[in-house]
Amino acid sequence: MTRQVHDVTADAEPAIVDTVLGDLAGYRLKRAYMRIRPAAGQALAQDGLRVVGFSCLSLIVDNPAIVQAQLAEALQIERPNLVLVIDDLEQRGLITRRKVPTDRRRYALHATLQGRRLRDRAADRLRRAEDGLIARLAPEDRQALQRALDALEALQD
Amino acid sequence: MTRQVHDVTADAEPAIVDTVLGDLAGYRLKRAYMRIRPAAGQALAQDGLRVVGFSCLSLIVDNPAIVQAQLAEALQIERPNLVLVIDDLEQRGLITRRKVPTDRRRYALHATLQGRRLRDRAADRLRRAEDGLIARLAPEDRQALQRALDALEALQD
DNA sequence: TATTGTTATACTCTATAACTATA
DNA sequence: TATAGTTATAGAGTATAACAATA
Repeated sequence: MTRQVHDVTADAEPAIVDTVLGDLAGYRLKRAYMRIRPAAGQALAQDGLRVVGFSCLSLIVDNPAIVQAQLAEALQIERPNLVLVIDDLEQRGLITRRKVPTDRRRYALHATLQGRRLRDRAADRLRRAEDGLIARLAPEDRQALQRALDALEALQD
Repeated sequence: MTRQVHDVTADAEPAIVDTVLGDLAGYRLKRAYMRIRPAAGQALAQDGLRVVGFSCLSLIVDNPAIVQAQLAEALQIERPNLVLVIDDLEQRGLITRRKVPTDRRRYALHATLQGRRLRDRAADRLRRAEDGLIARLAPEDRQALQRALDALEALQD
């Protein structure tokens, strides 16, 4: 009566039952992000960047004279946690800090030519790394992903 | 000629320009997850649980006699990092550890009645917390989200 | 020899209080 | 009195090496 011996799944890992987690959007979003994140990290590591450093550099390139408080708010990073990241970018000659004459508490951040070039190169690598995953989705699924992300971004608060 | 004085946006925060990050699926997925995660954490904290503890408890309820190595693999947590989580659940009377007679290296994990009840209560709270955000999406956007998450999950490797 | 659970440890990420210099 | 950048620090979260017990 038992199928144990002849069951082809006898040696396979027993499938895990999940009646709750798989229905939670938060859990599923985290899993999806965790699948993409390592590829992004590896791509950026080739240029000696981590995700947070690249994000800062990219916004500094796009917003000359941005100050750290604005950067922190845009990236949802606490100001103290930004300091070492900015220090590193500056020491590597990718950005400069210039005291703002009209408010000497602030430093205007500017990307150097080298910083702009590195941003572009790293962004290309990132897009290629993502495409390695996203391009494997069916076109309708890619559309659905873009639509869902747009909608989540548009939520107030 | 300048519009500075009469410009209604003169005092508003200058909009941040972003030519790169907003087009990266990884960055957008992270932002979406970071928007949901605090609500989930708050919901679970009402029952004295953190996300990882709830995830473990939920899979133990769904898979009686699961062992820690299986749990770690299912949740993509390193085994050492599971130990204190399991200790806590056991000390609170939510699960029990029973030595497996046929392989005494392993402990079979079982949820207690109290553990099953807490899982159900916490799962309800989590769903309500998520609905506070997800329900604000248009039905088509919710569908797109489910479709995108399904597709990302189905990707091999 | 390999695996399970465990210990110890380290490294990253994130969060908060408090200082300084400026406003 | 308030704000920008900074310092110090603490807490999560995550990762690896190595051990004892068992297979």
